[in-house]
Amino acid sequence: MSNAYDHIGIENRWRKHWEDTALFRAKNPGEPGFDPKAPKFYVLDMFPYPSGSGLHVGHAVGYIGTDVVARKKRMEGCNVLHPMGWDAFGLPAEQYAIATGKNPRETNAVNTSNYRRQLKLIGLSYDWSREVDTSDPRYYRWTQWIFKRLFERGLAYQAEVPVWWCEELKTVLANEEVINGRSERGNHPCVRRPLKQWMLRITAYAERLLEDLDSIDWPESIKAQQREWIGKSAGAEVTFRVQGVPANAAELVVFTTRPDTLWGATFMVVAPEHALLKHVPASHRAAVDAYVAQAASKSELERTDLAKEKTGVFTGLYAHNPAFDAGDARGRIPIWTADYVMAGYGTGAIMAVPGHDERDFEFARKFDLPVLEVVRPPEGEKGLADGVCFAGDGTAVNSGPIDGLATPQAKARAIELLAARGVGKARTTYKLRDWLFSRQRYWGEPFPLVHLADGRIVPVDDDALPVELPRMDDFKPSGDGSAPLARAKDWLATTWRGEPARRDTDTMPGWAGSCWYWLRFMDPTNVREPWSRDAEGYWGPVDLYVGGAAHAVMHLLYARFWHKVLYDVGLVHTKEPFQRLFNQGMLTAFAYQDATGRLVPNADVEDRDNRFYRKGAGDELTQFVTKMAKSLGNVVNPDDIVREHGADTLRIYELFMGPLADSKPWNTRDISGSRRFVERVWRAIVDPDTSDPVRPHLAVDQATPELSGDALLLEKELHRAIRRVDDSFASLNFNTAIAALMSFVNEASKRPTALTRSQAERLVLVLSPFAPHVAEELWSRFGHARSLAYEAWPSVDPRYLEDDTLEIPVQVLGKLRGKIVVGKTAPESEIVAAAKAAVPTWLEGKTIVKTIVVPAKLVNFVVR
RNA sequence: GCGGACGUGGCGAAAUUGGCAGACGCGCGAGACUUAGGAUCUCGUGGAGCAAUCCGUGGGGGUUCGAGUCCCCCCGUCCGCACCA
Repeated sequence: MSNAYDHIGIENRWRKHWEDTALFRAKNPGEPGFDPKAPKFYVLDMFPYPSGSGLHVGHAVGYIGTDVVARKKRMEGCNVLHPMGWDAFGLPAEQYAIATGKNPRETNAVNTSNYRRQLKLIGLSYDWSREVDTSDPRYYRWTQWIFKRLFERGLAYQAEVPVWWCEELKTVLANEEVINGRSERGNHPCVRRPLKQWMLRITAYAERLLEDLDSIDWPESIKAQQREWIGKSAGAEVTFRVQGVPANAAELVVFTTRPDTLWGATFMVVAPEHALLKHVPASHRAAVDAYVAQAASKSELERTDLAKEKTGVFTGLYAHNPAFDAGDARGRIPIWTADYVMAGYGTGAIMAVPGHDERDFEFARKFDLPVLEVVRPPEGEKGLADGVCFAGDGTAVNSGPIDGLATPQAKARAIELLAARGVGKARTTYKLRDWLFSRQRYWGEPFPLVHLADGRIVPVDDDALPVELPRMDDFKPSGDGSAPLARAKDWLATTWRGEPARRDTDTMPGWAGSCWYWLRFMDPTNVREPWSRDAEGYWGPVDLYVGGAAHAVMHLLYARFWHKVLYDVGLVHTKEPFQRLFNQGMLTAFAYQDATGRLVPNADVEDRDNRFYRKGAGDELTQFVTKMAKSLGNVVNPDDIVREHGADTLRIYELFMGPLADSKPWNTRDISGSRRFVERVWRAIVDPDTSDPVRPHLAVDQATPELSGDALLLEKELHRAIRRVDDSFASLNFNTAIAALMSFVNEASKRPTALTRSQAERLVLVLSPFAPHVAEELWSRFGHARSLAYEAWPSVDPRYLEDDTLEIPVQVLGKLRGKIVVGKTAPESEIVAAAKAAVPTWLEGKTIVKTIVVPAKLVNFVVR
């Protein structure tokens, strides 16, 4: 037995052992050996899209964190579900395949096996028997099956909607995939186009998606983002009568959050897409048409960029403000159209109250429209009297029946008045829109629907699922917006219950597969149903879900939506899928640029005394911290780190850098400290100069009941360390756990023969979630035949956390002036006397006005 | 503009929740052992000062015997959202 710390040999051996023995395979209810009395713990990572470039060390941070949790939970006696799989469908996978000239099926297979290899390489204890791949027909059969449940409940529908079309990608994109008029992926320009699309009625769940946020343990920032995205706003709907148009178009309904300002509405604005514009009088037809055309041609980017300067035209139409009697001339107000009013929100039309809305105010000033004051600001705040718009709460004025009311009451009263006259009612709106769910792309789940000759669209029968994605050699987008699947002629023609039918040629978006994968992990090989009731009843919900904050809105909102639908269908027993969500911070890295601002790959940089120079040329470079990206030349590959330093060292380093939630920069230089720690543990137990499995004094249990001297000291240190390790799991700041273990090992190393076998074994157990390979190796060297993965987690005995004597700081006027050592049970008088004696020079010639004694903490003298 | 997170040594970071600021590690300095060391071990390392001591948690105020921690104002960084009526 070689006794040098050989990370490659050790890690290979244990990686193989775990795999050969399927050590981390979790048993389901009903399986032989399943222990129904053990508590369950479901710890889940956001599964990755397996990209062609493989994992970098930044991706691993979260996976290592969840692995530590999973390993500790097993040792605490939980049945742990800790699975991994692949989010393999979607645009990036398809684009990668196109770029490499291969079929996504093949590139996906290569990429996933590389990912799997890398994840195993860093010692992650996944139950690989539960691996799923969203692009596998055995998986997407059930994605389609769930879609059918949505379809049956009226939550999936087709609509001709203006959608984002990306010319470069030849596909439609959802609102949230378009940022400032450009595609989120690839940054290509996008335009709006009306197209017939599949939509999911997520808006029907808006209220519940909002409400149930209160019941889950998620970061406040993510909840805030979801609330913002759902965008609930309470107000009223008010009907204005439009004059001089056909009766069926004469009602112009607006949504407002400020019904109390109705008396101050001096004009109206409709979105350029609004149906009322069909009825513009001939005198204004040309101007309006020109404006509408101009607005349509603008990308969203231009529309927002030009936000500074409002545009719009008068339609020639007038409406009557229902605040005033029919004959009252004050009620006659002009209707404009302007692109600052959005077609998709509220009713696409507003009543403009320039006195109390910034946007209306700006518009009124530009086009010289009247501005009325109907809300008096509270004392001390600026309002129209000072030439500025006042949008806050105040007191109603110039508003007839609601004059004198404070804004909240004025709102309520205004709604009552409108309702009584049948021209308005309370209404709540949401910013959330229905989810655009179809893509004219190849690499996604086909819709489980067929089109019949008479135009009906019907779902295919459950037993005909999956509708398999046909193999196509040319699956590139067509360019005219039609889907690639339209070219799969043999596939397209089918039958439905004997009738000729044509398949739907759209595919689902990349998000579909990730909307329920945590459920499939519970029962991944079930061929009769997506998961069994027993499995879901036991494992659900996910106890801890870890991933990047980037998915704050889309994935997490969509997943919650599907889960709630499944709850309504009776297929899951919880309203929410993820009880606790945790966002790991991004791992950043240094990058370098030269004097001209050009990036220099890290491989070409030389560090001389913390200044940085280009290798060869020698010019000085500027270092900065940024995300890890291939384009920045600063990607660190875990394969290299594992080969050179070991997986255990990599894990320790990534955890030791800082709290899991924080962003922090990778610095290869710092790894050595983690490696030194692992080696120090090794040497504390193994003597590298001998061939003994462990040091002689650790070979047998001395079984000393009474510890004393250094052994007692180490026992106390060990309990303190374990306590700190335990504490670190609350907020996943494992950096403090590692620091505690380092301190203990430092103390133990100073007293090479004092460490007892029991202490050494407990050290190994506590270390094992963080550095599992070396821990297993040491455990087996102690002579244990079985893996430590299911050994009991060492407990903390409070007796060892306290000392008989305490060192207490002594302050004078709040400043540290001395220290005293007193017995744990010393009376206050004794402590004060000792404290006085400890700081004589600071008390000399002074009067002690007050003495503050915080038990076991400090003494503070206030002197004069 | 709105919402969220954050700001502590040369660097990554600690700090029982109001009680010894800088644990632990990197780097750096000195030394030991070595034919050698980019190995290992020991000691030192916030700043100023010969020292006693003083100053120090983005800046400025405040509460308190005592503030990194609580309150008010400001500055800066990062991440969302952004004409949502």
